Amino acid sequence: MSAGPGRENEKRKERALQRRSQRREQILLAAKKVFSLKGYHDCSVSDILEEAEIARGTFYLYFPSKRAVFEDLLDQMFAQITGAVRRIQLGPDVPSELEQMNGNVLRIIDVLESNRELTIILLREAVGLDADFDQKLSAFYGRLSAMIEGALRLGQSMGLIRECHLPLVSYCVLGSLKEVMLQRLTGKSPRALSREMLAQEILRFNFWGISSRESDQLPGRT
Amino acid sequence: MSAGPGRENEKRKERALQRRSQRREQILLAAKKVFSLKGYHDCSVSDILEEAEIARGTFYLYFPSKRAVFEDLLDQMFAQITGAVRRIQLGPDVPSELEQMNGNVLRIIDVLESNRELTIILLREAVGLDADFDQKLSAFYGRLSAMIEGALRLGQSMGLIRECHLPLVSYCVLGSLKEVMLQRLTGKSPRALSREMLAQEILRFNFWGISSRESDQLPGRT
Amino acid sequence: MSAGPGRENEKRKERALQRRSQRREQILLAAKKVFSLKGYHDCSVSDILEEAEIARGTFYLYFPSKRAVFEDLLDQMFAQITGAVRRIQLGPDVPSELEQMNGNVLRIIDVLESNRELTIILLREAVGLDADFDQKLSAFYGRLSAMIEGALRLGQSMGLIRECHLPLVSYCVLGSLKEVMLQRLTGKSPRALSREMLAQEILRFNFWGISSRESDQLPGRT
Amino acid sequence: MSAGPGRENEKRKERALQRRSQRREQILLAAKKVFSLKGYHDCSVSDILEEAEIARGTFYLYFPSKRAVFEDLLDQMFAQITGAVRRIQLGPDVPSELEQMNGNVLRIIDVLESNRELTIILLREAVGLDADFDQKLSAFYGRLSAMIEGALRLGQSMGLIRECHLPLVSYCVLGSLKEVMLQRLTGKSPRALSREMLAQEILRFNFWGISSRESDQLPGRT
DNA sequence: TATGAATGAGTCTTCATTCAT
DNA sequence: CATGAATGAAGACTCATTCAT
Repeated sequence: MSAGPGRENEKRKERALQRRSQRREQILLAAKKVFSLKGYHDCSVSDILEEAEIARGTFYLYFPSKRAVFEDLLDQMFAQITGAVRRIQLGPDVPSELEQMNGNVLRIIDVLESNRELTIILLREAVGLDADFDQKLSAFYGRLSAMIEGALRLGQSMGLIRECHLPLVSYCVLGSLKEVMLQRLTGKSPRALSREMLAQEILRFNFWGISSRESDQLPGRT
Repeated sequence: MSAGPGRENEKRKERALQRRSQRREQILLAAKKVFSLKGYHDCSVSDILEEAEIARGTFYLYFPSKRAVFEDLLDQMFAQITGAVRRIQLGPDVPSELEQMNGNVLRIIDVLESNRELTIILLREAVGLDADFDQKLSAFYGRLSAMIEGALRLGQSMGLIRECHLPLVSYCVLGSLKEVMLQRLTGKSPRALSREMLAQEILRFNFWGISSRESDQLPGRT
Repeated sequence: MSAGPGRENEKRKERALQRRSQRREQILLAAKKVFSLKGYHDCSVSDILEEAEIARGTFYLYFPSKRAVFEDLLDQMFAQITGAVRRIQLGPDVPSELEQMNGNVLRIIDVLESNRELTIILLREAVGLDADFDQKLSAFYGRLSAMIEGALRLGQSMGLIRECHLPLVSYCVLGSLKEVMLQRLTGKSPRALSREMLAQEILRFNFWGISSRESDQLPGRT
Repeated sequence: MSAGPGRENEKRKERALQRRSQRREQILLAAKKVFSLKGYHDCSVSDILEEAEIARGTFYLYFPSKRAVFEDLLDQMFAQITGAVRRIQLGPDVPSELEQMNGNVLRIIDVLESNRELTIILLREAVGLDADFDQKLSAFYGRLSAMIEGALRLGQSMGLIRECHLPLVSYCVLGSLKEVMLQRLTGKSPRALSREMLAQEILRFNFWGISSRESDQLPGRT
């Protein structure tokens, strides 16, 4: 009547889209909960429906399959973690490289801890589900490890990082982080350490390892 | 006279037992293959039957369930890995601690590499299957990490290992090893590094980290 | 205004419930038929599906198991039979005890005959299925026999029923009724006798036995 | 050597047959036990093997199927019961008809009680197993009822038995006996009554019913 | 858009029977 | 005769997905 039907239509559409997105979120939330509780395989679509308090058909209105929901959750996690990692900046007006790394680790810890359920899903459930998921996971970890590798290479060029097999060491770094966080999130005493201490310990381990001396010699080395 | 048929009977029994054990092995082998290919959940008993070329009933003659086969395979792996780790010996007539650790790492690598399929199962499939499996796995990794922790504590008492949060660092060590091995066994170029080089890189990483300098200071440290 | 959609909703719900109950009935009907034809054990869920012309999943939407259907049918029968039996009334304005008993027998016959299939199931299939069913059956027959016993005791107190071992005689009464009805319902000439004649013959047998004389003496009696 | 090979052969054959028959008996015994414990359907061939302590193949050397064993047991029971029933003798030098009937009932009770397991099988398990069994059972009970009917007819001709619908009443008699014996053999207090008292009560019931008076009139009778 | 009844392919498991030794 | 390993048909039940309302 007033501003024309076009406007009305647009508004309606927008509101519809918003509602749609809310519903999606509601389902994702429910799925996240039940997946992290009982695992992907041990949880049926019915479990999600019950948790989300929606009907069977509604679910398939928003997701093409149970798998798709899981994939979506995984992608959320990928995005958040990727977002937590910042490239190391060089220059006079930025914090030291170590401090920047510390920031990265802290942010990752924050993301993982504030998404405990999703993290557990990522670290436990998502592994070995099927070939497709595995590939997706591999790709993600591959990207992460590539980022680490890039940082290490940069560090090497600056003389901060020692000579080493970068791809391998990248995965060492990645692995130590994953395992520690999994233990922290699933273990009985999840907050024995503050996140700052945790970050520090992780960084220490990755930078200086466990040795108390630098002069140790590996056996069989010329 | 009387020893005749008794002997025969014994022999027959022995041969029967052997055949039984062979069949078991055959089934385990087939299961190992299909599990590592398609994952525990995506592989049905039928897949195992097909691979093993046996009838349905035969399978259940040797294993009470699909689960039991998987459990068996897992236990095999547990045993082999546990067997590969030797306690660090102290004394005048033994190799240096580092060399002993190197031996441990080498042996673990050997076990994992000579059981590629099982290892993949252990590192990928076994996670998040169900509560029971998860507990078993946790227990196993818990044992491993406890062994590492013990070694670290010994090292500390000898002044070889620096002060650190032992439980956390143990999981760092464990995690770096797991991740590297998973990548090596599932990656495209599985043998880019010799096992000796691999062991050396892993040890280096765990002992001295990535840093080129010992004097680095972590930020926020007093 | 507000009562509009609420009413609609209610109506829809009601219709849904009705449909649900119809489906249930459809399945029960089919099961009743196949059970009475081939027996519980020789009839698979597939048989029921075929008879009911529904899909496998639909069946399990209405019943948790094949057993449950059977149990339901049994309970139906229990209820109907129990409902057919009326306590004997005493007083000036009620029919004679014999007429009341006659009424009971007639009603039981009616129930059994109008549920031929269920009766056959009750009298033939339900026995020896498994411990649980057996217990249920025993309990039911126990209740029936207790009712008979009560009636007999009442009769005794009124001088109508002779001295006898009540529990035993109750089972005699029950047994004669069961056997006769089973024969009538499964035999070749099922309606040789009218239900009234049948009831009369049964009552006669139970009241006066087969003897033509009252003075007969049992041997070995003092 | 001495009496010729023919004799030896015969002897050997005979002994073989005897051994064969012993084996059969052993299996039947075991089957009887497990059948009466867990019921026909809930007991597998393996159960019989275990109880009989024979191998799988051996079983099929003596019986073509699990069913056949059951059938055999049933036939045993048929034979024993049939054997317990004697035709009523008329004449000056025989006990009274009642005493003869009493003898029959006593012998039947004896047979049933000394074959408790088989009896339970006959009365509970054998019903509703499958069409074939049912037919066999029906035939058996039909024979029994025919025998009863014959006796009743004889009694009628002698003026001892009242006018009644003989086929129906025969099944009444049969049913009361079956039910009472089933209760006695499966109930908690199996020997509350001596066999003599039991026989007497059964006979009393069948001969004179429950009524204390002969003058009772059935309702609706002209 | 939301619903939930209906579907049926697929899963694990059992067990009576056969047969090579 | 005796054995027991091997068989495979058949069973009950699950659950992701579809579709008429």
